[in-house]
Amino acid sequence: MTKPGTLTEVELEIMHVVWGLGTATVKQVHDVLSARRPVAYTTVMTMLGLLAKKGHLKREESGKAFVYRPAHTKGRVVSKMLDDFVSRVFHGSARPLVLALLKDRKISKRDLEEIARLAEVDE
Amino acid sequence: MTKPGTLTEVELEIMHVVWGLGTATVKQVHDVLSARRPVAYTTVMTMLGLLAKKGHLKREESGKAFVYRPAHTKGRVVSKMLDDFVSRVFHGSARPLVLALLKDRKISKRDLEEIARLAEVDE
DNA sequence: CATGTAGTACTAATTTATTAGTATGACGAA
DNA sequence: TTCGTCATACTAATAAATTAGTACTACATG
Repeated sequence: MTKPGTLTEVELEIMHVVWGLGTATVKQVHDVLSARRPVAYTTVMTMLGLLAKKGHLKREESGKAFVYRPAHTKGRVVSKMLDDFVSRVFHGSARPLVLALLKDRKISKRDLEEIARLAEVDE
Repeated sequence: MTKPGTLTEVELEIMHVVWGLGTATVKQVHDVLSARRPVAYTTVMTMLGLLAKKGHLKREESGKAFVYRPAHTKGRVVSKMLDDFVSRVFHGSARPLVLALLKDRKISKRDLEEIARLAEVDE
């Protein structure tokens, strides 16, 4: 198991699918995933079970199959991962990160201005 | 081995040390690292060797011991990791990332404005 | 010269992550 | 009722990442 809160690559991939669907069965997730790359049904099952065990998904019995739903919002999990990333890669400072995004043209001056404008409200 | 370009947690930790020192021997890295947490000398050696094999470090013989130096700048590697992170976690869009930073108070409106101002030059 | 320190190469143990197999059951349709 | 599909639990194989041991050499110094 990983340290709580952070998701590994495949775990995250699957969480994104479940967040997208809102609620999902193994079959549904498998359908989405196998459209992208070959993956066994049981592999998906294992991962969903693991994510449930780790507390990232809640599972409810519904008819024959289990239905999984996210235990936390995408925003919350993504925030946590971002936080983690900023401390690991940028020693905790977000500024150089944003500077890097700008430098690499991942974001524009205008985007930044626009985002800054959104901050007005709660300052 | 990991996919080229991206560094695992421990690899990154060690790269940060080497970037900090500019150039480093196993002993130097071990000294820095073991001040933080217990780690065997040979573990550090293995990691430096691995990073050299992966192309992240260049090693030169200098007297008795090897001297390692980064093969790429921190900026370049960090950019690559950021790029990777943005695609894995944010499906490639940097905007929601910056929004999340703002929301979580990792960065302020003023920071953003200031960074946007820096972009003037090359627009 | 014996001993400790610093170094290497090579190997291996351990842990974590990923992928998937096997055995089994329920159920609808031919 | 038999076959295929969808489902589960349990188990296991494989791969990737992390940590460290063992054996050995060179060298300074008491």
